Amino acid sequence: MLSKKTKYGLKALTYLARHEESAPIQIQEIATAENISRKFLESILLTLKKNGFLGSKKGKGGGYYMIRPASEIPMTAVMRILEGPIAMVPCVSLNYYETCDDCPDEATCSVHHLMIQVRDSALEVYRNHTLADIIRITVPE
Amino acid sequence: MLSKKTKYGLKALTYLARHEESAPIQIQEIATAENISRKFLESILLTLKKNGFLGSKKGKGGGYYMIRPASEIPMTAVMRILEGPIAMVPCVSLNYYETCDDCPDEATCSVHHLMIQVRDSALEVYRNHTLADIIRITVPE
DNA sequence: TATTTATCCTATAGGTTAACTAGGAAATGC
DNA sequence: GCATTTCCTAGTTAACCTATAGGATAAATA
Repeated sequence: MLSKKTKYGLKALTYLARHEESAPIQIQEIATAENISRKFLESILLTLKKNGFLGSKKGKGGGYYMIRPASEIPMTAVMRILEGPIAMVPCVSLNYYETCDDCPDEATCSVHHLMIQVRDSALEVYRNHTLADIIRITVPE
Repeated sequence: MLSKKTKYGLKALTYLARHEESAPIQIQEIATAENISRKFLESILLTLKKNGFLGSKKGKGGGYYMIRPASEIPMTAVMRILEGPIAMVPCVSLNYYETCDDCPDEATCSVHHLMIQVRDSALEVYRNHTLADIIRITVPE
């Protein structure tokens, strides 16, 4: 299940990307527009900033803004920061690999092999989309 | 992330399917073979039984056994019972659909559309596999 | 019929995480 | 200097996951 954090983060990113040219946008505005708790959104935007997806400005007229075009933000990167590993099991994770303590041998583990395929199928979706793509979907023509 | 319940359930199913012909197999045997807490596995096997994946026999010589060939058990069904919805968001779930309370309109929600694609890609993997397939993977030749 | 074996069932404890909140520090603009 | 807005740390609450306890039920055997 997708965490609220991820969901809110994605919504905030799309909101900001739609206003890419304009002045910084305040947390409160995004929170109101997208029905998100202000304080919670605050922490999410902060981690997005720390991970290089957003810029920010303090004080009056401050807020958050895109730091690079949405078309250059791959969904794989966003998902990994917000949601964590794309794989459903640590032992098939590309970026967060861990061995299973209960499993004697990955090579003969049926779960392992199945989950590799699930991971790859999800990866293909994310790799084929940038933030710009998922905005485009919502604004047909 | 895949729950232990699902992981253990899958391992137990593959174990049982590999001994399809033989007499009922006791919880303890599976627990030992697959490194699973006996009591925990007990509850998992019970739900698998209640959902028509396994049969059981009480008393001496009792245990669990496959009720139909592994080749007739689609992974979609197993995953839904053990792990729950395949979709990452309730609003794109085929079998466990729920509206999002924070989202005014699914049709214009970018998260919604992305998650439909992720769901479909996972579904394709699960639909193309039965329990028999994931056993086959582990026993090369 | 008594005993042993093994599943069935309910309840619950303990730990972890998710979702959200509080309050103030730091920076910016006027 | 004052209002504004992000930055940072910490804490709260509730749900869920993992695992366990203990007895009820049913079957086999002697």
